[in-house]
Amino acid sequence: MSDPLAPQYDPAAIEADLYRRWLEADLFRADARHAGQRYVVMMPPPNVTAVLHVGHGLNNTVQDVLVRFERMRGKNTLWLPGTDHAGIATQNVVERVVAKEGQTRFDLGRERFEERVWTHVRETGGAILEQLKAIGASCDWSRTYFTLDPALSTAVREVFVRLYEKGLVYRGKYIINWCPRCLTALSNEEAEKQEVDGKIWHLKYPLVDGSGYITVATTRPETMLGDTGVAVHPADERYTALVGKSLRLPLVGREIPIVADDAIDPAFGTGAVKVTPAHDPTDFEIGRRQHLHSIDIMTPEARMAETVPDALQGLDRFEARKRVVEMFRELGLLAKVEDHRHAVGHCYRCHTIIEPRLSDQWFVKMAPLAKPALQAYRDGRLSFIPERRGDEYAQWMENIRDWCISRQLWWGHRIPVWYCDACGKTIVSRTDVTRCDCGSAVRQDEDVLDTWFSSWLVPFSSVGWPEKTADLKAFYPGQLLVTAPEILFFWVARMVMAGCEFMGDIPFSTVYLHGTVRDTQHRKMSKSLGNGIDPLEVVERYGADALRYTLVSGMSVGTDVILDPADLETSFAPRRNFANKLWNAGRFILTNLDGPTRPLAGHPNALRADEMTLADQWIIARCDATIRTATDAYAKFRLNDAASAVFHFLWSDFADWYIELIKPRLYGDAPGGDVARAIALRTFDVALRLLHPIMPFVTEALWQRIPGRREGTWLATASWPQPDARATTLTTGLSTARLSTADSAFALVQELVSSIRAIRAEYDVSPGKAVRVFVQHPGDVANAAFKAESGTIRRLAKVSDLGFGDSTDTVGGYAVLSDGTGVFVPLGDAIDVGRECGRLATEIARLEQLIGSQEKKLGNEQFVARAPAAVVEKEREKLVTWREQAGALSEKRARLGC
RNA sequence: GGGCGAUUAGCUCAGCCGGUUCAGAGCGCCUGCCUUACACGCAGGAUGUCGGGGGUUCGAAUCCCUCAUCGCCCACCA
Repeated sequence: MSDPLAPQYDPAAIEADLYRRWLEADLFRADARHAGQRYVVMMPPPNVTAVLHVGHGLNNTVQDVLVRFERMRGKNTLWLPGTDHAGIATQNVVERVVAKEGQTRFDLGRERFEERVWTHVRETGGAILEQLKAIGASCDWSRTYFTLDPALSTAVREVFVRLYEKGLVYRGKYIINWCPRCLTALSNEEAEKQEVDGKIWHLKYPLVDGSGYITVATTRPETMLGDTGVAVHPADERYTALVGKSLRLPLVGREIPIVADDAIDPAFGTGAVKVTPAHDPTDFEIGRRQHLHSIDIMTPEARMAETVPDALQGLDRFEARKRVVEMFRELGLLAKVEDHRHAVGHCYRCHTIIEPRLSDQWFVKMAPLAKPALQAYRDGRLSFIPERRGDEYAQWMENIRDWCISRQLWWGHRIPVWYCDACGKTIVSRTDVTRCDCGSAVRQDEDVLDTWFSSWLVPFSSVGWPEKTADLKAFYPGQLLVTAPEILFFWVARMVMAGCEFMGDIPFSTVYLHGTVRDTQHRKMSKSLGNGIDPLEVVERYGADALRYTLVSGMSVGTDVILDPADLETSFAPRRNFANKLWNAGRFILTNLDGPTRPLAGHPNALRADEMTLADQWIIARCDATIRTATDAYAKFRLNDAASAVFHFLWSDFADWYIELIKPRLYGDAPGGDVARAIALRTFDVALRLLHPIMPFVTEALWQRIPGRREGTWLATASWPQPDARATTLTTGLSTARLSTADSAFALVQELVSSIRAIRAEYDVSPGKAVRVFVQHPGDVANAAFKAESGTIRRLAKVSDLGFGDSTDTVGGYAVLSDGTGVFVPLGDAIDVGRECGRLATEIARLEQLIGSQEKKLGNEQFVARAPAAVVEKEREKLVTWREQAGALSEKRARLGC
């Protein structure tokens, strides 16, 4: 605590310093020799050039909460951080920097450009990891990795070579997804499908023999320049006579055949399809089967190549589209144009429309790898939260397609393949190759590997594989992966496959997929929309604890978190206030420990159950219940439930009630002060522990001031409170039954105090004025509780006399507690009799309505016969209580003379 | 085109293996309080035909069907 008396918690003054002290104490470093149960979490490595945004904030908060929870539970915990070299993303960033200098990467050349990227990464990279410290991330920074580290490069090559030797990596000419802006191939997963409003054009191709036309339908008319055939379904009677004939391709003049192929759906469009093998995956397959040749009509930038008529050469693909349509119209060959909504692939990095392109690329054969990864899920060894995500995973695995892993970039792991132009040999090697067996110089493949080709290995490559290191042995496999659903296929599924293939075991057993942070219009937060929330700004203004609590409480399992970027105050102030509340509760407790206190169990002078007040027993019962609820919630990933359980316990039970209850005992030498101090301190200690995973800073700051704590101990590594009452040091002698009785008995005291306060408020009794109260017809439990806590009741409700039985007064406020006990507050002149009559009448009417429906329910033979006996009995009791209450209220009305 | 979620107070959300801890929390709103931990607070209060319709059941926010709106995932129908 910077200033123990500061009435306002100042996170900025505490957090950074506290984090530094955690690091100095080396609390987050995992020990490979630790014998205990391990808990390993792989952080999804952020892009090395990334800046922390609220999505990272959410993801890492969830991980940190769970890691801190398990660390306190005594597990050998490793949260492993790292950064991803992020091929396309990083290259794009640096290209933009270079562009400001008026240059392109081609101007610089491969080597110099690569050096520029390295410089950029060295200078600005990894900043995000520093930013994670601001939100309290308890990673083992000593093991931080980068996906281009030499050790990880070794793993990448090892994997590439092994897969190649197994025949699972191959090179081939296929249609791939090409981004004309990034100038590289993309995997299927990197081509994001988006619905687009487009058109479908019907084009007429004349038969060579002049006997008519065939009309084809297309969404990309410009590709007709590369057509080498037209296909129809073999059973389509409209066209059977034409199969084998030839067409004259308009604009181009090329003669192309009409072929029959099963892939054609006769019901769609005109039933005749133009075939462009070089620019469409389906057409590529048809072309192969029908022996049609391929004509590449576009440059890598998606401009019309030299293979098209002069008039169109050099045009951008969309310009060419317009021109082609115009030309068809002019020739009278445009049959019709229809609106057509369809899914089009976009580059996941720059959102440019993908162009399917025929090229030589490297692929991984996925089906054999998917098999064991799918089996792990089917066996229940791998589970997903929320569960339904597992079905998506299985579906993807079942329909998995080969993975295009080569990228035409300069930033990344260079493909470890060398070609000998002299003898034509291809050499795949773990180490660099300069010379072929034949003696000639070799050249390395120009391409680099997909970023995810290094990411999918990190669960083992980051801990030393392929070396047999102590870390690898100690920390593989891990337990948990926490990530956003977007990268389920990019990364999560592939890690499982890699784990099965190279380690013989899945890399984690649980995958927790959390939601996305969105604005109030449910749009994803993004830089381009300007609707983002800067987590660091939130940390600065409200504290990391407030940020973390808000993110955690706004999120139930698998759902999105909605926050308003335009109103940080509404989103974050409430939790900042909670931290402050906690701070002040701590201030109060810690500054009132001066008097005598009592040792806990295990000491001759230990606290005994018979010394505790009803209130003491009640807070112990509440504390115990909160330990159970919170522990269960954390363990089941219901972090919002854990948060609200501790929130309610601390604010309502502990601060609003218990602290108020014990004040008289704390001040001066009032009897029982030693008991109250011991229980208050213990309860507060437990609450700090329960809250620490979510609000690590304020809880640690307070915990460090708790007296009697061993020097050099930290809440971050303190033990988790035990949920079993008998196991706690304090409650020895208090049976669960007794705690449970105390809980419900004290609840009646609370009810009584609240009802008196409500009557006072209703009749504007001034806060300073004491009132008399009569408790009427209390049940046994209430009677004992009210007598035991009469001092409390008098003080908290400002009561001068607490009487039991009837009052001679007739005029006053009246209430009935849930157990049927009546409460009468004589108010004499202060009361408006008409108002009280009305209030009672309303209350009676409400009760009578309940009684009516209850009588009907119990009068229903079906209900009495079919519902469980216990339920019926419970309903009968309710009816009795309501009738008593209604009777008491009516009597009251009579006495008031209503 | 297939599959899956969501729809509860003005806002953001709990509750959903059926029965008063079933209509809740925080914020906002109204009233009264600067009560010696906290005005980033305390006490009291108002607010909902639980998206529409139908069904199952003695009983439905909770289970089934259907419609509407929003969202997500998958898909080579040119």
